[in-house]
Amino acid sequence: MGFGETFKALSDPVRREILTLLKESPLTAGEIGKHFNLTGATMSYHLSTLKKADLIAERREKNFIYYELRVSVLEEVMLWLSDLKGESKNDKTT
Amino acid sequence: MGFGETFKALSDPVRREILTLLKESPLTAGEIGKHFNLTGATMSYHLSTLKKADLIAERREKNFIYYELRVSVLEEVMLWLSDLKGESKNDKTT
DNA sequence: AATCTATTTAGAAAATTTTCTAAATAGATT
DNA sequence: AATCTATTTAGAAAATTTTCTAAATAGATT
Repeated sequence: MGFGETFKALSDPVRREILTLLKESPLTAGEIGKHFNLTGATMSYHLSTLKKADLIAERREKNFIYYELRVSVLEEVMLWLSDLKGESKNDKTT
Repeated sequence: MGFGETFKALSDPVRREILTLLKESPLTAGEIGKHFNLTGATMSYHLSTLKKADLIAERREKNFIYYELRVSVLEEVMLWLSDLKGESKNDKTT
């Protein structure tokens, strides 16, 4: 909660790429890791960062942990950005 | 150019607050600085970070430098986020 | 031209983030 | 129950970011 956490999560290229991968379909931590030249521990760190920011959700199944994209926070961020752009479109004050 | 730079710029609370201030109207570096408990040098660093990310523009006038919000990059970011949310609204593939 | 005023640049210290290796956990398979 | 497989946690090193002080720049005023 809080835009700081969200923007910080989005500010790393690895994490943005993870989100892009998850856009297609949920993947396990291992499958996500294959796309990067990083250790499992590092991947785990990035996944937990994204999870803390509520940008992904996890689902445990068998031996695996599936991660999937969560879009609700993206919407909140878009609202924040939209508000910053402000009065440009629905200008009620003019 | 590049979302990394933009999200990184947006990930700092001081810089988000600067953008919120500039939403109302352009301000000089000094006026912006008054809102924070930071040295001028630090403010300058944040302003240059925002400028590199193209989130603000500067205009020199008399002894002052006015900074103002630039919204075009915000729109690009919103498009990126919107794309990530993806196929939810205009779902042509289903 | 000397000085003042607003702001930036340089360089260093402190704080935070990213990465790694090694070990731990925990469920699945034998 | 022993072992294997997928993933995380702990702790340290390296990289990056944020902040500061001191000095520099550059236009405005005297």
